[in-house]
Amino acid sequence: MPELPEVETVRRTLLEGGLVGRRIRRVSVLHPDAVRHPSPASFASDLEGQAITDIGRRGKYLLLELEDGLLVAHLRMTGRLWLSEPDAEALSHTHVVLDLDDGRQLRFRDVRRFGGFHLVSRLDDPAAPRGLRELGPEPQDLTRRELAEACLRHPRLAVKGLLLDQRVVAGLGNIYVDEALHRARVHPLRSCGSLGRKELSAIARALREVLAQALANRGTTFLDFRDGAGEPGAFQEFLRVYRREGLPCRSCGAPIAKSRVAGRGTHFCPECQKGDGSPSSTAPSPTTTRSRPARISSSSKGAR
DNA sequence: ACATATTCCTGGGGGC
DNA sequence: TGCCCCCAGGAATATG
Repeated sequence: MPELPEVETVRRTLLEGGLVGRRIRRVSVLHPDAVRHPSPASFASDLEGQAITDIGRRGKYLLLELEDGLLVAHLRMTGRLWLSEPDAEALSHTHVVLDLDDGRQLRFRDVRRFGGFHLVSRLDDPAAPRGLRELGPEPQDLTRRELAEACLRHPRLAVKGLLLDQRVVAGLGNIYVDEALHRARVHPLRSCGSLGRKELSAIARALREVLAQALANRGTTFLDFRDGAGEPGAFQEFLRVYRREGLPCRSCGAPIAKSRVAGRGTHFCPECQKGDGSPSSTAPSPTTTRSRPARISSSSKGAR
């Protein structure tokens, strides 16, 4: 599932593949759901004839800059965007194909059809996805202070839920939140209000480190992720907790646990990430809140 | 206003 | 072998 390192890898491989400077000759919308704005017909006619002038990224959004406008792509869970030879096999679930002026094609495929395109005039176009306009800072730019302020706004939220909120910090998903919290030795259920300065610093640092390592390995591929050249990533080999339930922690050997936090499957080491609410060794703020378990799944009503 | 649940979607895996 | 059900989850939307 493409998160920041995967989307950035797609961006870089599309750049390396020479997408910038190419002109779009023809647009085929094979499944209208993939085009979120404007209508598929306008999408095609507005795109045709335009050159791609640059490729950017914000959070998990890929930004194809055009001579006149901006093509915003989001891959969500299973989306793929890659440069293809025109005679390459037509994979099922291919929803959009852009024919380029060098004979190649930019293809978009998405089995689950969660992903798609917005064609807008610019980043702050009201027609751009709201999520893009409300995006928080990139993880590389996230300071401890910003994290602390977000914690102040959501003191009772589990820290995992905070990090998944794209308005707080952009580009994180389930894999890298679990990985970063393990590196920071913070339990995913810890309430934001209970986190001390050192823990917030550790989280911000762990985010930078794990994302840099994932990017160096061209992202994580379990099944679906492929880069802009159709190649899988390799970071799955280096994951410490994600999808490692029952396997030994790479730090201490204890079996990795799995539970559900903020509605997501959540992996952590019960030894390295102690305390689902209580201040552990490092918390410098001595008193304040007594350990509060910050239970997330308190379905008080008849849910289910 | 806030936090959580539901919804979208399909392939894969477990159970039988 | 095949069917059924559940699960994966980003982010918009609904609900409490």
